[in-house]
Amino acid sequence: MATSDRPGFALPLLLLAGFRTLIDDLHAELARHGHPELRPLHGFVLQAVGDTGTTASELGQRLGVSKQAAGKTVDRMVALGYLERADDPADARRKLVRMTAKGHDGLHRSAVVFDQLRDRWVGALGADRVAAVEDDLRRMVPADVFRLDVPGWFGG
Amino acid sequence: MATSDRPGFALPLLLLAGFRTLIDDLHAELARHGHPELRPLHGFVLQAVGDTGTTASELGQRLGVSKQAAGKTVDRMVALGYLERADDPADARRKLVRMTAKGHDGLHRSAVVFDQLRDRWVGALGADRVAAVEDDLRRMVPADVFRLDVPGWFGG
DNA sequence: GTAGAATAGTCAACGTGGTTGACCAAACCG
DNA sequence: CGGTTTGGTCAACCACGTTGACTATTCTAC
Repeated sequence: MATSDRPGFALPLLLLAGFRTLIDDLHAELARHGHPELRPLHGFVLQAVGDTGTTASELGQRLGVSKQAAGKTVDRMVALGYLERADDPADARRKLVRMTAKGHDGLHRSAVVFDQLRDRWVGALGADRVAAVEDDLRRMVPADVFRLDVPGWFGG
Repeated sequence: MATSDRPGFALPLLLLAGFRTLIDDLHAELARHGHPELRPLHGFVLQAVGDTGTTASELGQRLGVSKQAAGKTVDRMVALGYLERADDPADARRKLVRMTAKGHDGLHRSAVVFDQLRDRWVGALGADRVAAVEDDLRRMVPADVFRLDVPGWFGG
C-alpha cells in the first residue's frame, strides 16, 4: 500500500523496512535477555563510547549531534545503568563516560544477535546475495552518513 | 569506525545509511524546489493520505501510530499548507483530511526525485543489482513493517 | 606569570513526534 | 429509545533533537 506506483518509492521503503526488521528483532531478543529498556539509539551510543570510554563532547561529534544532546543521552543511559561517569584526573573539565558491565553485556549481546540475524539472511538468500547487498550499499553511501542529527527522526 | 569487528553489525548500519542517503538527497532536492519545510515523515503521511483523503484515525492506523499522534501531525502539516481539513457531510464526527495543491506537488516531486535517485543507483551498480537488492529486501521484510511507532526514533 | 582564547559541561527554552488517559458528540444497533 | 462504538480533542508526559547563555578549567602567547 505505502509504495506508490512510481518505481523509485520502493527502494527507500525497503531499505528502511530491512533496517526496521533487524532492529525490531534485535530488541525483542535483547528484551528477552535482560535488556528490555535498551533502545535502538543506545546501541549506537555504546559503540561510540567504545572500550576506552569518551566524553560527552566527543560522543556528540562521533554521533553527529550537539554536545548537549549527547550529554542528555548519557544522562538517561547512566540512569538505566549502561554508562557511568568519572572525573578525568588529568583534566578537571572533562567527565569520562564509560560502559558499565551492563553496558558491555548489552553491546556484546547486540553483536551476537546481529550475527544470528545476518546468518538468517544468509540462510534465506545465500551468502553471496547478502554480501552483494552489503557491497552495493557500501558503494552508494558516503562515508560520513552515520549521524543521527534529524530531530525526531523515526522515525528519526 | 561505527561498524565493530563483528560481521553482523554492518548490515543494519548499511541499510540505515542507504535509507539516510536517499532521504537526505531527496530533501535537499525538495528544499531547492519550494519545499524546504517538508520533513521525512511528511512524505509518508502524504502517501498515506492519498488522492482520496482520509481521517486522522484512519491515518493513524495506516501509519501504525495512535489517532492522537496522527492528529498532531496533521495539525502541523495543515499549518505548513500541505493538508487541509473538511467536514464530512455524511458523518458529523469525521473530519476529512485531504492534500492541498502544495501537498500534491510535494508528493509528486518526491516521486520524481526518488526515480532519479534510483536511476543513479542503476547507473552505479547496474539495473540487475538494484533489482536484486529490492527483491532480497522484499523477501526479508514482513508485510506489516511500515509503521513508525518508535517514539523519537532517530532516529527515532 | 598572567591575560585572553579555546574547550568541557550544564541549564533553560523550545520543537518534533510519540504515548496514555479522559472526555464529548455523533452514529449505530439491539 | 438506550447503550455501545467511533472520531476528535485536550492534557500530561517521554525521548531526542536544537540554539543560546553561562561557568569552570586549560591552553597559549606575550
